[in-house]
Amino acid sequence: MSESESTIRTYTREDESETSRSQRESSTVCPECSGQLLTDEEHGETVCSDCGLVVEDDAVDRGPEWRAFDSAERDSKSRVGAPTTKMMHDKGLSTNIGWQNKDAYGKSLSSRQRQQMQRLRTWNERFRTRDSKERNLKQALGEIDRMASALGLPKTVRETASVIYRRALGENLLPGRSIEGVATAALYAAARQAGNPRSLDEFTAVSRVDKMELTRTYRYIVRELKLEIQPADPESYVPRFVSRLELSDEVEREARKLLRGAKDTGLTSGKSPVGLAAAAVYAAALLSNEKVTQSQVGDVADISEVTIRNRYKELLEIDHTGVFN
DNA sequence: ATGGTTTTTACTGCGTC
DNA sequence: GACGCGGTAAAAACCAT
Repeated sequence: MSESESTIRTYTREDESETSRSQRESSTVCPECSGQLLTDEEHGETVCSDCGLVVEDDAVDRGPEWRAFDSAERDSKSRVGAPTTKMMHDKGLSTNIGWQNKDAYGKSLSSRQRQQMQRLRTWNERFRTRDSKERNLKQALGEIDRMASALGLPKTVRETASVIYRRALGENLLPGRSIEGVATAALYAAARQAGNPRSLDEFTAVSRVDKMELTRTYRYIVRELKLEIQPADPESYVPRFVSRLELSDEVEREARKLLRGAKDTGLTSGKSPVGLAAAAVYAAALLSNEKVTQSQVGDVADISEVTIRNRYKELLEIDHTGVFN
């Protein structure tokens, strides 16, 4: 219910701290007006400081993080280990202690030795399961990072996602679920919690899990971890749609206004936030005399034209009959 | 599992360029 | 004739019970 975000966003936040990023060839100049580009960490956007153009840069660097200038150097820097097997959770890299109390020659062990072996087993098991969680976490965090950068989600979201994942891991929610699935669900939850949501479709585009598993896993961890996540605010989708359709700030403002009006009237409940946002953008473009087709909007929002039609009709009705803005 | 609600799919007619 | 838009009916998806 916080309606406090009444001011139009200004993209002027300076953020020079990102020096560790590999800047191999990223252009830092706006393609429109050749102004300086800035990284808006909070909203996960790269934005021009002059004209406000949002440049969505989905590029992910998949190359090695080191550089080599000759083959000798490449050999010394490349890190490749012994072949591993995927059959074991730890890829066969850990110690195994047999259960039989025999030594290497098949002779039975003395009781003193047996006790000793038992203790070793216990401790080995403890370390190994801790290791497996560590590996699990490492892999999941890698996935979270990969998806977050593909979706242009800011660092803060990745951090909350990893916190959520750690909690899921800690509460043993993983068995029976894929790492990838839980990682995706955690990131989805984090994005929504941060008020920077991406639609399920956007997630399934970059995740290896399908929509059904994602929603199922998401519901599960939300319930088990008692996460409190309010329905996504339609307004949070507006900037990205506007940007992708190359519409003006004027349209963005208008769309937000329409959505607020709709929210006051209460007729937004039960409707998909993405659909509302898409319809608002379309209606706003209409009001501002900027041309977009319903199918274009539907495309970037992953929403059918019919839904846009229905929603935007309602939105405009409210605008006429409702209170003056 | 079921029923109610919302969204999508598919199809149609109309006007315009 | 292709395109954008509006409408409709039926199917599908979603959600709470």
